[in-house]
Amino acid sequence: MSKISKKIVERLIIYRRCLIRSSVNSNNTHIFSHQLAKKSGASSAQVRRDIMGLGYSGSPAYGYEIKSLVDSIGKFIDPVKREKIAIIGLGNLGKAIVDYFNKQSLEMEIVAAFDTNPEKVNRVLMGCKSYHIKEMKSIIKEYDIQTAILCIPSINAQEVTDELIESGIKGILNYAPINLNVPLNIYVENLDMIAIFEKVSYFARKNNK
Amino acid sequence: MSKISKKIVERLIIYRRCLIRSSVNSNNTHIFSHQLAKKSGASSAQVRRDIMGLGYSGSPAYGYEIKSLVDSIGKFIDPVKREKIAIIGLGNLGKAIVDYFNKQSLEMEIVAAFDTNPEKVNRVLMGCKSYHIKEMKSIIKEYDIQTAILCIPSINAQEVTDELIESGIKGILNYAPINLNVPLNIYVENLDMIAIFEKVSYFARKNNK
DNA sequence: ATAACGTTGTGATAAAATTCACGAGAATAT
DNA sequence: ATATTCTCGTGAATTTTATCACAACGTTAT
Repeated sequence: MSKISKKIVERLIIYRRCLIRSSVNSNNTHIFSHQLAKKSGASSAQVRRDIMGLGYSGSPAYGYEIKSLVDSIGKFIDPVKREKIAIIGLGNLGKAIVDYFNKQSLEMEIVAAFDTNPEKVNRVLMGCKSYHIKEMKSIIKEYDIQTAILCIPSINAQEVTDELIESGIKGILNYAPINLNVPLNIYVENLDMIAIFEKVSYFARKNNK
Repeated sequence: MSKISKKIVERLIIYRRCLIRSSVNSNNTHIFSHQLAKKSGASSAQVRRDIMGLGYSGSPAYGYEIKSLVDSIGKFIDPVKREKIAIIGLGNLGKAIVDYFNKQSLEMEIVAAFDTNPEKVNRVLMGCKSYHIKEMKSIIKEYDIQTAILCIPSINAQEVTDELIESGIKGILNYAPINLNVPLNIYVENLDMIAIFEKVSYFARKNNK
């Protein structure tokens, strides 16, 4: 299979969101690259290139058939079975993320949460049970969880990451503002909300000069 | 001034975080590019190039002086005065973001929150007062707020964005999973947590084949 | 002194991402 | 029928981003 870069994967995921929304909101069955471009914020050439990478083909007359394109993207992106996710850290942000994810998402679910605070364990929030972090390794193995959301203070992040990897986790979405050291076969995505906001602030000032 | 791209700005922000942490945790006054690279996840050549773009110079003998480099980055990135931020939407995620931002950040503060739910207005959370959204325009103008965090359902996002722009907002951090249509002089950064997680999930599976 | 070392700053190069631009082909209008 | 008007798919060109690699230079060891 030809190489699909990180950037392309990011956009395919966005395209799918747009396509699904579009098919719900209108009764169009087809969409042109320039329309999808507008909805997704990409350029039309980019849309065509990205979709080309999937091996999917549209028709010059009608554009892309929404339903089958969604399926093609899904076949490429989605796991074979429902994604079970662990979250570590049940502070305000952690709880909000559990709520946010489990409220809307269909193909994935946060099934286990871990924290050190005794008051936060052995509860259930939006279908997600919470455990003490000392049970983390066994629960992750038991449920065969592949991905985790890390939502704890930076100071503990590397230590917990090492344990996650020992538990068999392959991908981490890291909200802690610190670079994690992991082996090459583990995928880490850093989501530093403060850093992202600082960027917004910078370009907000920069743009209107 | 030479052009500093979005990617470079992103990394400079991360470098600064690493530098500050590093100067707190150790009593080193200097750092080499390869050390900062390790801490930040960039390559050492990239670190040197990015810092070169600032016009800052290190010494081949001692590397970069941490304090003055932090200042240089700040002079480049930071607003002249403290950044006042508005947030729209006080759901679980919105509240968690207010808490998260205002707890740790020094150079910026979410000072006003807006919601349509009458139960959520006229309260104070972490120094941030909440108002009904119909007061948004006047409050944003009154406080001279330049940037906003958008944390509301997709369905309302474009409409509220238009109002934000009318109010004088120049930058938006958008948590709603939808592409916003804005004029060229407005900067929007989309932060679609579900999309980002889907990417993690994809590469977690992909990497360990 | 001076040789050996390790780093910075930066031209040059390579790689990756994006855009251009056009042939091919289907639908529609005349 | 034929011309016109769209689009898609994609090779080629361009732009952006990242890496390489090395001269210059201060430090340290001898």
